[in-house]
Amino acid sequence: MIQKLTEHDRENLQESLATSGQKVTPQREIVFAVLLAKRDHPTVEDVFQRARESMPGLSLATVYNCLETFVGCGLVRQVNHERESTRYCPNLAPHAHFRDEATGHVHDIELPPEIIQSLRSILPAGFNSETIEISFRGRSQETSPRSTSN
Amino acid sequence: MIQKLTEHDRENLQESLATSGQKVTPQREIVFAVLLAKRDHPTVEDVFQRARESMPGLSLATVYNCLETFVGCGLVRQVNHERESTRYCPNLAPHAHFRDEATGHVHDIELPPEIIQSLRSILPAGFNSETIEISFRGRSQETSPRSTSN
DNA sequence: CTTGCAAATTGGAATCATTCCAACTCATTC
DNA sequence: GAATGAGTTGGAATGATTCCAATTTGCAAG
Repeated sequence: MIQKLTEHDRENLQESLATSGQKVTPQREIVFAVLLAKRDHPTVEDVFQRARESMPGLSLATVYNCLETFVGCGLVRQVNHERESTRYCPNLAPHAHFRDEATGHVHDIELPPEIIQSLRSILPAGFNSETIEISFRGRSQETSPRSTSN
Repeated sequence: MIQKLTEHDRENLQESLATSGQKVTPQREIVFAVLLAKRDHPTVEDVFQRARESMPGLSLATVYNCLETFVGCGLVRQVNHERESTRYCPNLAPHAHFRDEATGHVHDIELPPEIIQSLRSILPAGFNSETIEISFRGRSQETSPRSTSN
């Protein structure tokens, strides 16, 4: 069962939504709380399942709507890994993803600013990128079971 | 209409397939030729359309099969850009992609080895990555119309 | 040559994620 | 308390991809 949002998170939600002229709703609160509760890059379906535990009437369409809204107002980022359903994570710090092919788990990898700098610098003149997405795939020896981090 | 494969490309195809115990077929030749002919990161559907011009009976399923085979034997790489159908390109040199949000075009961006090095170096111990995928998205001032490069 | 076999191809059905849409709810405003 | 509009809902529609069973093909062996 999902925790209620903390004061702080709720404010964050409220403000981010407000800047694009939107309101906090119970559904949005829950979906957001789900994202914050377990940062394992859930699929839409995952979010749907988890959110339903707290709000059985919630519809899949609404989950899609909420997530789209969140992405729109910068609360959440979309992550795509080939062949699979779109994943979302609320980690807004610049980071790469590592997809463990053995387990299917996705880990966040911190991205030092220098790297981002140097990546930007390889773009030819005239190319302005707002977004950089980096994903690794391979295997990790998950000795300690800190499966997905953030 | 698609050119026949050059001697060299055909050999390349034949050898790559051979290493995974597979054969050259007319369909595979055409699909491969299509990829080489216009390196604009075509979707499966694109490839299908283009290949059909030379081989009207070709089926979509076969195009999927061929592409999967090619990816499997390292002839071709898969590129994914959020929300869209999987794209393929035959550029095997390490490179990033730049997706122009205005035009939808995808450009290859060369990746200097140092960058790849430094990227690998940010992976925590125990993470071994076979593949790194980097994509930028943004806008480019395509003054000269060199739309998609490779 | 024929026969037989395995690999490849084919078309259509099935699946899965996502989007669309029209009806409904609910809070707010006049 | 009627009108408005944003948000939600369920189900239908779409689109990419996969699956599958039925051929076809290319060879290899007789």
